[in-house]
Amino acid sequence: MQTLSTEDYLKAIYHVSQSSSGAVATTSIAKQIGAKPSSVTDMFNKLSDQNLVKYQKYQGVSLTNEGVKTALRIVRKHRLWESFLVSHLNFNWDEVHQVAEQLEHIQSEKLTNELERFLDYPTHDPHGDPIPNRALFMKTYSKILLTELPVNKEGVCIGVKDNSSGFLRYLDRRQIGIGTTLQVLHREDFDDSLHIQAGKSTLMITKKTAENIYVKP
Amino acid sequence: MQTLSTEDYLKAIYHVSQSSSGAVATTSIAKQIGAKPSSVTDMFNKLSDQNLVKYQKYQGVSLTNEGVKTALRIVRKHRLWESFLVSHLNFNWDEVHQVAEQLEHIQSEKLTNELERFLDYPTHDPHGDPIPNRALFMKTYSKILLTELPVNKEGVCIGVKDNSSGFLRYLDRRQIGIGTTLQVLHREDFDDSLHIQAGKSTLMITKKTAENIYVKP
DNA sequence: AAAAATGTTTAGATTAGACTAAATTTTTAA
DNA sequence: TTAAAAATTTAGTCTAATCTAAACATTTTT
Repeated sequence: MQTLSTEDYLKAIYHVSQSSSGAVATTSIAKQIGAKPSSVTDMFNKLSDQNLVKYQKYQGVSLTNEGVKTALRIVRKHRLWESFLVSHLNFNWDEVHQVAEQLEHIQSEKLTNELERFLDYPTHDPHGDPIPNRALFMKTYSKILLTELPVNKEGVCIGVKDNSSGFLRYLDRRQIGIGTTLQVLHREDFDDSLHIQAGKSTLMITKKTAENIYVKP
Repeated sequence: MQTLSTEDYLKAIYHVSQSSSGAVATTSIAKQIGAKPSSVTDMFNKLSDQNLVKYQKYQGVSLTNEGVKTALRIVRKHRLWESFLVSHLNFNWDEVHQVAEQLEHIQSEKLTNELERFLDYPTHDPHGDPIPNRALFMKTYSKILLTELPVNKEGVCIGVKDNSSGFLRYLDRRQIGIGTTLQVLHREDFDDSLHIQAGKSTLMITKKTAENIYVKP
């Protein structure tokens, strides 16, 4: 059984290792967790003693099978709770993260599994991220960034890369959400901005925005 | 904002002070929390520094107004979560406590209030205990122990004193729960055991059982 | 390939919360 | 009302998780 802190580290290592290849660096976890690198080194040693990570001085860490399982159990809880907050408790997709960060640490298999049943076995959370099932398996369907969608081809918004509430609220204001049909009408060579069709309205977005939106072609 | 531990102490002090009069003794909290008296003394000092309790060496503690409010906020969350677990996640009334002990520490006013709305503003939890509302007010209706119910007078089970899962399961097996109509048919002078009508069946219970069941006459 | 910059670890300190053992106070009983 | 018992506090120790500052290793640049 893990402490709050070890769970946070395992989740952070999992997420960083998903979005980059090879071993995970001390500083990247320090940034993610909001701790000093020296604290991270300490924790790497502790996790290594528990066989949750492979760690070699100066070479970064990678999760062991057991470490991945533990991380996925937390991700599963996090995403199930996010789904619950949005679908039943009137939370917006930009409000759920902070609360789910707390709820993901609740220890009760029965609770997690009953919550999943209550939500009718959802496969994706409100940000479009896949929810691991009881066996910790999840389907990650092929997704591309909006910047990579060919001009005039339709795609459906299935998630975002930047989960900050600022960005999510920005999308809300432009009426872009999970499930919105998107189409690139024109790509401006000068500044890489995009004219897009989003649902029934057309609008202009910057390159920076487009490269934080995932679409299914 | 409190730590997990200070919240646990405040809640413990609240509960002990409810079931006895005057200041709360160090040992009674030590028992409740499962810590040594010396640790409790330490915490009393910390809580006193934060003006959450009034504390005088050797004289025990009592909650300040602020302390009561903090305790009630936790009790409110605890009982709302217990209600949720029983009404929507298929938990039995003897299974909820341990999980609610964790959930009661989640910090989010919106979460608490939305949960309350989702449950349709329940006034009592699955054990018959009153749930403080948003203003931390709760209705405590008059309740008596089954031992005090006059022979042949009907009463409705509205709660229990002993919340141990052993006792709750015992009641389940005898089909006694919140809302069950109870009537004392005969009181045995020899060993104080009671013959009672519980719903549609008659059965015999010991004095010890009867004095852990609350009824509304 | 050496120097500089960056990243990482070690050593030692700090805090919250808990503990044990000893000292002190209060309560109870003789 | 004094002695014994019980309750409580103090003093000092421990662990987990953090930090700073200094040392060390790796990577990048010149």
